[in-house]
Amino acid sequence: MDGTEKPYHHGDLRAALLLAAEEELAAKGCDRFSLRSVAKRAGVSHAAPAHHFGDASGLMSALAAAGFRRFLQAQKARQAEADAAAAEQLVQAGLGYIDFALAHPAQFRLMFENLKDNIADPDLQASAKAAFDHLVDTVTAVTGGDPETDAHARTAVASVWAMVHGLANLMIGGAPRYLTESPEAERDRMLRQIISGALPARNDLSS
Amino acid sequence: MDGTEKPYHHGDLRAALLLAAEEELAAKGCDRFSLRSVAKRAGVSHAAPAHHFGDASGLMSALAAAGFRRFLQAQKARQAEADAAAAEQLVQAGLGYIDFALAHPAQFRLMFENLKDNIADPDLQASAKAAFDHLVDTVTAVTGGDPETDAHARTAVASVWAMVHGLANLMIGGAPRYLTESPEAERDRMLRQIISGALPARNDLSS
DNA sequence: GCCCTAATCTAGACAGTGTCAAGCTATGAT
DNA sequence: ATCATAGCTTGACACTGTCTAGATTAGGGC
Repeated sequence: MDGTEKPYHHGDLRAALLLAAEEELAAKGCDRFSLRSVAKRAGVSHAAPAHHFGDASGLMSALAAAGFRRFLQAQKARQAEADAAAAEQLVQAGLGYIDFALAHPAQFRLMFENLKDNIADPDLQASAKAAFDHLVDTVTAVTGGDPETDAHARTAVASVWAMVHGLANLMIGGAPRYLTESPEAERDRMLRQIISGALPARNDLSS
Repeated sequence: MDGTEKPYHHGDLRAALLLAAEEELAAKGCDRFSLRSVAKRAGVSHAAPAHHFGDASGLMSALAAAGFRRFLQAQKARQAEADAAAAEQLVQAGLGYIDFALAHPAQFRLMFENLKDNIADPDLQASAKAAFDHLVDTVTAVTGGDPETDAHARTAVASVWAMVHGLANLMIGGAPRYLTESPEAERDRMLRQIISGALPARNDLSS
């Protein structure tokens, strides 16, 4: 009766579980992630998550969906405090893309790896599409053209996306010491140069 | 006594386990991979793998090491049956890079994700370094310069690697339908254009 | 007010997992 | 021929995700 005893009903367990799951993911990584451990973090029984997320992959989907929203935020945050020129906005979006991957590597991986299986979740589908659409818009603001109909615009989107996604993956994968071991100033300069160079020249199409 | 009874000692269980593990990985993916299931595939008891690979991550390391060797082979295979010009060789190596990722997506992921943890395995370290060195050589054959000392060469390596790695990851991740849903002819043309456009122009450095 | 349906959470059980310890079997050197 | 050693099996343990049944509470209709 001291008032600190926890009630039978949590109140907002769904949000608490998502938070706990995020911690678990960051702490143990994607493979050693444990549903029971998440429940323990949230202070509930091991079967509690099932009621809110169905099964483990349901929780993963929700985590990935939340990830895509913050992912988009990270890009917009960089863009907001930069020059409004379309080319610069594109570079900043790319840097935000990488920011998120470095800050939440496990969640980043989760978002793109299990995307195929969990595409059933409409919330995940929507938040992933929002992030993708933003990328398309940012690219076409520079190149012009509609990716649906224009092959050059389509190539430009694929090119920029692949470059930024590759940089992000390599930097969290630990493969290239060129990128991670350089002093920060040179690293950023290199990233900016690489990203801005990813757009294919218009006349390349004729080849 | 019909001669088909299996002997107590397998003969070359290590190789058989690696083969079984490869099948398991391709069939169930990286997350649902089971050590006991691998042992069952090879027709041995569940504790047999431990004697050859220590624990599960030891088997993973060996699988990743074997993957890097075939990964390098895939690149060289493309290069062997193409024009010898340095730029063309680079494009072909990139296409081989992607070939491997598409043919063995789970193994490809395994190779780059758990690379940091399992870097202790000297065999894995060596085979990964061999693949990386080949990439560096192929790039510098076009750009010239030594990545260790020349910033431009370093940027070129990072740029091409990130682009090809990003393409491979996106194509097996299912994210961009631009790349996977295009007709094969256009897809290849797009890939060639994107990869060959990844090299930064020399004068970009001055900016 | 009160009751009752539905939502929320717990507790227990089950098969399956990785890893460890102990024992059985074959091999090769002496 | 013997014996240490490598190769493999068996059994156990703690842990995992998921299913079931039951306990607890919230909220709406009377």
